[in-house]
Amino acid sequence: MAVSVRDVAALAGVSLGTVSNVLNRPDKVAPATVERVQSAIASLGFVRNDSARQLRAGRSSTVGLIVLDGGNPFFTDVARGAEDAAMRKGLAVLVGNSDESVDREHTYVDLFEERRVAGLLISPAGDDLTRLGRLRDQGTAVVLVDRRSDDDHFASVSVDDVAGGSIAVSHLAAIGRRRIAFVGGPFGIRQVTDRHAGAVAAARSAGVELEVLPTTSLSVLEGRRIGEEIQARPASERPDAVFAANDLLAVGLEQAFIMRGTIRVPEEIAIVGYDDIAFAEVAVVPLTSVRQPAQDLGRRAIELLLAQVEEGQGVETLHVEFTPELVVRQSTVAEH
Amino acid sequence: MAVSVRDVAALAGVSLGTVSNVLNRPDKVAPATVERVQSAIASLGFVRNDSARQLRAGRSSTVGLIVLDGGNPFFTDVARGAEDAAMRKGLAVLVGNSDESVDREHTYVDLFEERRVAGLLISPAGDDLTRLGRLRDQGTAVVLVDRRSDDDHFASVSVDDVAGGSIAVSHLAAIGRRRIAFVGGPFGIRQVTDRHAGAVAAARSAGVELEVLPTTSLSVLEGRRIGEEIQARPASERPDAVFAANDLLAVGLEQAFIMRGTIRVPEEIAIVGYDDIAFAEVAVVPLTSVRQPAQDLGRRAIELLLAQVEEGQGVETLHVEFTPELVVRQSTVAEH
DNA sequence: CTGTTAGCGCGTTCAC
DNA sequence: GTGAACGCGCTAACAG
Repeated sequence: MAVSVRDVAALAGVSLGTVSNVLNRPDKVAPATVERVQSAIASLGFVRNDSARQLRAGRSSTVGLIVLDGGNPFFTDVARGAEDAAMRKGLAVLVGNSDESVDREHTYVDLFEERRVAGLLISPAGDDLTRLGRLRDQGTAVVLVDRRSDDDHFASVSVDDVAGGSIAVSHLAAIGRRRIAFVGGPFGIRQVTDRHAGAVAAARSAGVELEVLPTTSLSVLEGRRIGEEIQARPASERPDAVFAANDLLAVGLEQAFIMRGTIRVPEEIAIVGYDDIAFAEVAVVPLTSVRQPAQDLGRRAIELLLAQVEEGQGVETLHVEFTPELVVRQSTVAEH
Repeated sequence: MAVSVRDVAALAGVSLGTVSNVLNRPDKVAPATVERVQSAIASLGFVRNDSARQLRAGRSSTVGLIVLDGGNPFFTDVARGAEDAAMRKGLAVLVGNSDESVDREHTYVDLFEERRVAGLLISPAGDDLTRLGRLRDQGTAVVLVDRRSDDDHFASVSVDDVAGGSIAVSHLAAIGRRRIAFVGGPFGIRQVTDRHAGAVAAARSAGVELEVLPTTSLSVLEGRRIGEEIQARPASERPDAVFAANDLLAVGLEQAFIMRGTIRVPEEIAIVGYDDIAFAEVAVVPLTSVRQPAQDLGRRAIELLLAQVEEGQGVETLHVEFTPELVVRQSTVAEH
């Protein structure tokens, strides 16, 4: 059943080492021999045993990726980017979903450690990075995803949420809006505070008003609630634009405005969301949104990982921060 | 750097074999010894090398899962169910995304084969199952996910789409609708034809009319297009209910009906979707939908896999077919 | 360019 | 209960 290099060597009439050379350094073997060995491999259906390779090599050709939420499109895109980049380098990606649970995260870290992964890409669930520090000290490359380490001890890839907030509000100011509302919360979430900070800075430099309408979560329902609230105001006291901390909120706002038919989007109130989820494009009024380059994040994370693996310990810890991009649709600029 | 069982044995003052016993059969070792060995493991930070274990065991404790679309919530749920079930059995799941590409699928199959996975869960991208047949013949357990093999040669888990279609239309008939439209396409997709077949059967047995409104894809935009079409008809010629082949179409229909404000949902037209995506619940009128037990699918797939692994080749190929479930919301039954 | 040999780290015999 | 010896399949190093 199990066919090994030995069987291949026997059938091809060469020695073990030659088969190994054909597999790993074909250029060092006479073409005719390569041919013979390869046809032996084919006729036997030989498949390399990766465990044996790894055992020998001491390191696997697998990298681990632990995400906070497997169902979140942001993370599936990150995973996709990482997978593609890794595959090009001959690496496989093992994806684990911590579901924001520190326990589940630990389970995966243990698993990956037993598997001797070449490196670990992780969006940590908690604030305690000591476990990862130990891992890294033992020689496993670690790259933080969507999060910078406070003490600069880990390489990381992230997206500049402050810039994202700024881009959104600058766009609204550029199309002539003067009374902007930031809708989002809770402010305990870093992304929310960062996006808000960017919004504040852009509003100030553009000389426009910015009020804050806090939410208890980043959901469609909360968006709808705030939408109703805005609508209940006299028209003169309404903002002329809303920047929502994510697309779910934005969709909820839009639903509230349009359903009632009382507020026209974008004529009376323009809306900008964040994340550019699939539904942003097919909303009743297609939603202008800030897009995070999630796939690029995954790709760069793999590159940083490889740099660490290749350069060894001595490499300086690198931080790559992406700038998000604005996707303009009809919720801010009506079609002509 | 690399600490092995040998180091642990040395520190604990016991032999290699004893450490192995502590790790795998602690009950066969004196409690005091177990204690000593375990504290040696802890102080050395010893982590088992899985490659070595696998090499010895001949089989890995990893199972592969290849999905058609990593971004599709259905498959992320399947993956989640499989992961959870596998983790309980001490297995890890390696997830690959074929993206409907036969090439990518092959790459993953090869990868998994080299890793000597204990088994493979797969939603095949093409119709050619011979590659999987060879795998299975070589002793790797294979379970088809969301697809039955035509020749009964593989174990499989799937969801009964015919039953799903039937459930949807039966519900519409039960709430008094008599002129139902099936919206969906292209009919080359098995899920579409199955759901339609179920709808036809249920309509016949309930004695209600069923017309077909074909679409070119299962998208929001197509749903909206059909919605406009329905709306353009004289009120007397409109259906009083629509069963959409998936939720995206249903959302598009709803958008068309409600935006214009001309057709009330569910009073004039009731809508049932399929898949119960996250947006179904937060649609303007929350959407009644047919939910597929995706996580259960993943869980059962792992169980079938384990049955094959444990029982060996001789086990009869099992087919598990789940029946989907109707989630009733306001798009068919207005709130009181 | 080819063949031979010695482990990689672990789990499993056996004898003790 | 314990310990020593062997081999899983492969690769790297060296000798031919």
